[in-house]
Amino acid sequence: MAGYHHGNLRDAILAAAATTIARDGIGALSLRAIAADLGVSHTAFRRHFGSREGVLNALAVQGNRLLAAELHAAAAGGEFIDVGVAYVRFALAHPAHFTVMFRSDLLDNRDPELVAARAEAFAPLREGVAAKKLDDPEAAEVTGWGVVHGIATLVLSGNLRPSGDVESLARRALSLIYPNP
Amino acid sequence: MAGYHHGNLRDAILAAAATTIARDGIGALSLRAIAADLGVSHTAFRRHFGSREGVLNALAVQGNRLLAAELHAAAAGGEFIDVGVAYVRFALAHPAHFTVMFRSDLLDNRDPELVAARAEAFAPLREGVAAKKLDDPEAAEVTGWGVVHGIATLVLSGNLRPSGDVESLARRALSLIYPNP
DNA sequence: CGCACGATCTTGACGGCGACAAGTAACCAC
DNA sequence: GTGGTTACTTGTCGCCGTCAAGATCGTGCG
Repeated sequence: MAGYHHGNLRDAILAAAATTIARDGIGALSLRAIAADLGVSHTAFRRHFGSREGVLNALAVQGNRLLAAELHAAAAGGEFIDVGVAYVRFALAHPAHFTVMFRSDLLDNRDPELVAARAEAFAPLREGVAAKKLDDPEAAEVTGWGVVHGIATLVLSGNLRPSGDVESLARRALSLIYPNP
Repeated sequence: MAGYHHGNLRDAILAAAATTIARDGIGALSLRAIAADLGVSHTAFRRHFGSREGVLNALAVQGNRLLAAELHAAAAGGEFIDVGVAYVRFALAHPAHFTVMFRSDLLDNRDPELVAARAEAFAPLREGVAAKKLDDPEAAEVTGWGVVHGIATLVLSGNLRPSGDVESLARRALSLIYPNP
């Protein structure tokens, strides 16, 4: 029973919120229900997050950092397409985090921690495209980001049901844009 | 004043809901607030939509039909890239409808009206790509849809701020995928 | 050793929300 | 002009997030 007096409540809430969102969507997220599950009062989260928005912000920060790590690792291989595939893989592996990250209407977008985490996550994407030295860098960047983001959101929202593996589909899509030498 | 006894309440609710969602996001949509604005009771909408989900479903159906009309018109020109550009233009012109259309977690996806409206909207996209007879049709379709959907959602969510016109950016992006003959 | 203090969590209450059941008012057919 | 159907209202319920105030815990200082 260890009591939540030693720091694990914050993480427990984030983990439970992510599970709920992944299963039932963001609209079904009830902080009161999570508190009941964890055996704490319905206002316990306020000490750690301030408000519901604070919980979502924390989730978005966590997600961006995780994404940053995965994209960075993928970029190390030198193959830019791998970065795009890693983006899609992240979205499918962490659907709740990914969803929250891009729901700006539910976040405090001025939160410096969130701003920093976002910049960190997107560096590998920007750098990867820039290194390609294409004719129209802005279009190339938007196309690359757009297609992986589009595939991820469409699959996550249930609006796209690819016949096979989503990752390999993303790889084929990216190959159309950035043909292998 | 005319009294809402003759059929305009349904449309008035949909229009007010779209306005609210476009301005404050879907989370800020309160049917009670809309009812107060329109001067009707907080349950008046139930006769027409049954539930909150019903309102969103009606909005999604309306949006898909509108999208179908615009994509169909764009496809008539014979240039497939125009269909993609029209998709982005629709999203920016009708942000509330576009947002709701892809929030499957808030909709009754088995609603036959919605299923039909969706099929209608996506026919021009599918047909346009199929007509191109590319090597990997599934990848080509997902790439085209993915990139326009990705650009639209990123811009709408405030996560992408293109330097110039979004439509022309979309056109440049699509040109990378489907080079002009 | 004990006590004060700060961090953590609880209690209780408030207003706003969507859903529901039951009732009323307007229109339309006859 | 009356009966029935359609359109809306009233009142209530439980759940939600937020807030103010208070209880508990554990750590460090005298």
